[in-house]
Amino acid sequence: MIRQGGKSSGGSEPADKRVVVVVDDDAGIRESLGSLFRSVDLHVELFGSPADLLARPAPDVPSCIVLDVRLPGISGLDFQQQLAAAGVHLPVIFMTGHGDIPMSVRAMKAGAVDFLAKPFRDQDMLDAVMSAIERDALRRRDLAAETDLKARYAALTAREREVMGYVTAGLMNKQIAGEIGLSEITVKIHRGSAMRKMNAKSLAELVRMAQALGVTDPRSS
Amino acid sequence: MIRQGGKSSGGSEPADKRVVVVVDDDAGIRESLGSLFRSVDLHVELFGSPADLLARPAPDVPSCIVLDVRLPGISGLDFQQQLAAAGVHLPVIFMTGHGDIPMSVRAMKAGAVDFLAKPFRDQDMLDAVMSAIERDALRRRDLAAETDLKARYAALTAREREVMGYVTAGLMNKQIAGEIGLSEITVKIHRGSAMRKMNAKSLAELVRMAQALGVTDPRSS
DNA sequence: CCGGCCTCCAAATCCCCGTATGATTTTGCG
DNA sequence: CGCAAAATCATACGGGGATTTGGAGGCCGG
Repeated sequence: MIRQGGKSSGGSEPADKRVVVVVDDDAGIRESLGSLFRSVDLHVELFGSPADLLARPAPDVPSCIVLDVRLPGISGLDFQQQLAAAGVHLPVIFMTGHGDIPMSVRAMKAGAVDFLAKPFRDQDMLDAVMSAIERDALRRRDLAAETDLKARYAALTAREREVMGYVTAGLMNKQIAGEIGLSEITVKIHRGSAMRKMNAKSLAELVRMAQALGVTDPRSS
Repeated sequence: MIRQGGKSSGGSEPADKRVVVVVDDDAGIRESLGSLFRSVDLHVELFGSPADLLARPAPDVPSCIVLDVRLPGISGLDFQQQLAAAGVHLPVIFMTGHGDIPMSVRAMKAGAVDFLAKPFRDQDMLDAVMSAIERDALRRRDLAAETDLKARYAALTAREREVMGYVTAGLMNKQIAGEIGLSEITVKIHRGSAMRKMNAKSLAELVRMAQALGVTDPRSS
């Protein structure tokens, strides 16, 4: 199965490396797309079939996938869904020689960045790729922050998570104590631990973390 | 210009009224779509041209627009952008008899709910319309809440907004006083006023309001 | 010009928050 | 079984937050 990450590959990669993954069964098209992307300082990975792509780990830098709709063994649209189901959320750009409108609409609904009918202009492809990579870079930034946050939240004990829920819902320590059936001082301790472990320097920060984590008022669930 | 709202039209509308706005220059198509939508309890407004639509206020209930791409005097895609620019954010469904892929992609990128090539199945149109109306209902709920919030925020004095920014950034009253060059007690007063005017029952609530409003730490701007 | 609003500040009071110290019980795991 | 982590609670102290009462100056529109 394809993997996201795999950071320790030993090589020191430039921080601004950007990758375009091309999947097309026509070797000529693969190569000409490869040349096109390399000409604007993009790294390229070429695949002849979806299976080849799945056999390699997904790149760990801002990247996107350029996909022919007609692929060996599977529709590009179905493959798009498989990728999403497998947790690979790289932006997808479709190209097709025999596409129709319903096909393009389905792809766009599924979140494709663009859907180019062959023949397309090189510039259109480049615009789409640049836009897709920009989108992926954004997503990566958000994802990194959220992963950090989730790790810290997971390190909380059950009680601390519970108390954090009440705290960020706006209840006072005394009220929380009443809700859970604890003494106020115990609530204070859990609250303090949660703040420390979450690395929150203020209640405001903790509330924003709870927001990002989707932590809700325990009374409503 | 088209208007959103216009609530006091005198008529008592059922709370679950849903409207489909149809714009097509072919009267036959207009009518058959009208019948289709009415058969599933949707209200319908039929227009032969974009100008006719702009001359009437936008409906104040969950609704969507069904647009032919080829319209008298203007492209449906351009009209879609005009509507957005004019602040009308109703979901749009396109239909076309002579469309191509770039056209459909452009429409979807611009946020269209669907893009149906004629002839389409009635069920496909109904599915698209139902989905669009659902989306609009959601948007209306969010919009109503945010409008409320913005109104309260606008009712704050400049000082209160400033203090609210610092407070929700996590600073203590004493620090805020230092930043602005005020005494701590004055900061407390503005803080209290802000809480009251924003109708926040806790700091946590105020932080979430600031989040929703896009209020940022005054030190970073 | 005056009333209303905004702004600013002080003193005092009450409540809440954070944390340290010290201790006991429960619980999960090796 | 025994240790470590978690959970519980009490007391005490220092400091922050909310609010009231009372007062003073500035600005703007009727």
